Amino acid sequence: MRIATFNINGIGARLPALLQWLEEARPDVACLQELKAPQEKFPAAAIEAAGYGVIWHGQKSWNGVAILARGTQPVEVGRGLAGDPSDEQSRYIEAVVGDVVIAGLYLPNGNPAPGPKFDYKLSWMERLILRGEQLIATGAPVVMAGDYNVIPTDLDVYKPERWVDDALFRPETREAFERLMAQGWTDSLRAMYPGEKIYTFWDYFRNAYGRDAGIRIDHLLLSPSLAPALKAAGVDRDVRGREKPSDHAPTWIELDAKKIPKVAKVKAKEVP
DNA sequence: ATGGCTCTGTTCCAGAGA
Repeated sequence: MRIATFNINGIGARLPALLQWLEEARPDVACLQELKAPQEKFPAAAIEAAGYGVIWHGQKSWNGVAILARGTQPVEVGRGLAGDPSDEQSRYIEAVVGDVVIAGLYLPNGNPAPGPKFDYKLSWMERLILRGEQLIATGAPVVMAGDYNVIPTDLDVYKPERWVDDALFRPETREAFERLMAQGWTDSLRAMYPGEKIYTFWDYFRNAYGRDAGIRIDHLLLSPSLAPALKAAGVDRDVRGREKPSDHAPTWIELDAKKIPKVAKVKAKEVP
């Protein structure tokens, strides 16, 4: 089972790029971020024609998240994070696909920091940490995937010293991410490639992609019950080098279907 | 330290992204 996350940076401008990548990579599940499209302008018909069931949470101009599932309809669990009824930004959506719970997220950027946007980022992370705890407590196999806007370590950025004051790399941001990880999540790409330089984002400026001046901010976190199923992981870097690309590249994992726990079985065991 | 690039809205620029 192949699960991917891709910050598409505007699904209107990049639908052809998305469809081409879907056809080539054929992920079973794809989490999309930064749709930048209102709910009614999401190109559901084109995505369904490509063979994918889809749920999405749009918003005018900004943000927006979706979950695509090849050959099946994702069963929505919910959208938005609890804890702030005044939050109207579309950044979180959750669904069940097959035996796996998929949480798709677009964590706030938070720049400039300090400031209200950074405060919003940190409070959003606290709400995500609460949801993470709940998800792990269910014992279900969960993938929490998306654009985290978090550079976890020095290894994940081409020039750490230039990012120390950035909201993606500030100590408060990394500390909150570490507390999330401490719940028991596995950082898939880092688990598969310890010590290696892997980037998922290259900005549009100064030929960042050509110079490989990137950062790793798109993550697929696995719950403890799912971590043993991790078989492979990667970044479709070449997508970033195409015409009119997103500034992110698709990032993916491959799970061994035989090692994905069946929640129903777990429950059956609990009942004598 | 700044600016560099790309997109959206209803545009002849401003704001956001990271």
